Amino acid sequence: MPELPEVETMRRGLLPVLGCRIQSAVLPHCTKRPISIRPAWEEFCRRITGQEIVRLERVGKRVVVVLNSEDRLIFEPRMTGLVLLADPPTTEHLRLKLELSEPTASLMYWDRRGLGSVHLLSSDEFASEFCSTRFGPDALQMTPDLWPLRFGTSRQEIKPALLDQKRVLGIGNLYASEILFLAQIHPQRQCMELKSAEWTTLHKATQEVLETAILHEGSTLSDGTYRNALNQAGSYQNQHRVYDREGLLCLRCGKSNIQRMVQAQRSTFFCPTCQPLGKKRK
DNA sequence: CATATGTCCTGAGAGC
DNA sequence: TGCTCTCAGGACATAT
Repeated sequence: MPELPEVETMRRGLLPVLGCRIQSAVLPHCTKRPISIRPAWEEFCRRITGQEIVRLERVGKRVVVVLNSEDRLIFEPRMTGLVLLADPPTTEHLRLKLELSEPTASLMYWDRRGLGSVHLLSSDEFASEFCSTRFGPDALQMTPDLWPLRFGTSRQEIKPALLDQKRVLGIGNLYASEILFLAQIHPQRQCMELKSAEWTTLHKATQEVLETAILHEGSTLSDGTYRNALNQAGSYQNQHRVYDREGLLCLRCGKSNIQRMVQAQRSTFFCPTCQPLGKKRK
């Protein structure tokens, strides 16, 4: 579930390892199939050993560790991945451990479901893999005028469109519902029919929700999976207005109950009063 | 090109 | 109690 706020929280939590050198990489024996690590293990180790961590960046929902060779170590947590400096939630599902020059320090990748990956790319590979034709601008780098340009001609419904990383980077299923609620836009509204003022509202709601979520260090849902780099829970789940609140009274209008529906095989939560669909379509 | 669907994975929880 | 089934949703491959 890590989306932009959770991944940004991971990145900030890793800042203490700036300037550290990677002394060795360890592949803890995993009972199940190992996660995707690129390139092959021998080359991976050779290229990261002795390297200094010079920058910590984020591309959408990925953490990017920049080495002094300009190689990029990219952690993609997908559903249950964590990048940790503290001990992981369980010793099981620890997928990769990097011993650092700082005594007793290590940088770990833990992933219960194992859908995530760790990839080492040269700066050229990084530039072509994360070019602007494959990915949209980061959600926090969006400007009001970009919304109609990147979404405005699409026939898609707005909620699934928000999840499309080619349009904008970093928004996932949880924050899409929260953003649309704050903007008071129905998740099934077609992108094409949204008016200029609504794009402006959506832009502001996006910034507001993501920035506030970062301040609260992201959302740790009831399964408790998401943790920051020190294995601590976030607190934005206490600020959720619609996500996982099906049947509960809307906090804004106090009239309707929050509803859940499925769009593109994903749950969407919304308030039918605060987010009107307008004249019936379909 | 744009959009839709299927796939991977584990563990929690429901239902019998 | 213990089994089976469903579901959660990141990104990508494949289909239309």
